[in-house]
Amino acid sequence: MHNKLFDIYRILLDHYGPRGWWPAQSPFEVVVGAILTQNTAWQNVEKAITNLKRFGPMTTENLLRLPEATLSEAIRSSGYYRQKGRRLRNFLGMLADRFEGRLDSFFELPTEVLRKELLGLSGIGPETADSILLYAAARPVFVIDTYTLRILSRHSLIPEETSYSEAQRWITDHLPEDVQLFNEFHALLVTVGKDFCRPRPKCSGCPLEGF
DNA sequence: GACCAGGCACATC
DNA sequence: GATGTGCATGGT
Repeated sequence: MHNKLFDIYRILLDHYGPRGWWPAQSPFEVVVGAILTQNTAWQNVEKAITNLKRFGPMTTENLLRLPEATLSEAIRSSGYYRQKGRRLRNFLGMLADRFEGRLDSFFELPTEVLRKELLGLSGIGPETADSILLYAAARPVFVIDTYTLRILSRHSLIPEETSYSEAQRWITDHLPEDVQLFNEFHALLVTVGKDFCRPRPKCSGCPLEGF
C-alpha cells in the first residue's frame, strides 16, 4: 500500500517509534479514560484516574458504589467533572443492568452493534465510542480526533470542513483494515499533533514539515 | 491573562 | 445536516 496517507504513517512511526497506546492497565480503565479525556489534556485525566483508584480496583461495582458527588469530586481535575461523573455512571449503569457489570460480556457483541450501543449512551459520541472500540475492544475502527482532521486538512488530503464520518470513511478507504495499524497510527497523529499541530501551528521541526 | 486540551448534548435555524 | 453554546480544570 503506497499512498500519501501510509507515507505519513511511516514517517511518524520512524520518527516517534511505537506509542504503546492506550496508556491504561485494563480495558475497563481505557473506557474510563476515554470518557474523562473528552476535550481535556491527558495529564489532567491521569490525576483523576489516580484518585479513582484510591477507592479500590477499577470495577463497575467499586465505582457505582460511590455517591455521584464523591465520584465527581474524585475526577475534578479532568474538567467538566459534573457532566463526566454523570457520563461515567450512565455507562456503568448500563453495564450493571445488562451485563452484570462485566465489560467482557458487553464486548461479546459484534462491532456494529457495540458501536450503536455506545452511541446510544448519553455522553458517548463518535470519538469516545471509537476509542473504546479500538483501544479497549481491539476492533478495527479508526479513531478520528481534532488533530487528525487538522493534520490531514493542513496537508490537503481532505477539505478543512470534513465531518467525522467522512474523514473516517476516507481514512479506512486508504488503509488496510488492521487493528494494530489503526492503534499505532491514531496514537502517532495525536503525538505529532500535540507537538506541532495546535490551532496555531508551529511547523518548524515537525517530522511532516514540507510533506 | 489569554489560549488550549485525545468532545458531547442540546437548542435552533 | 450544519452551526452555536455551555460545560471546567490545569498547563503553557
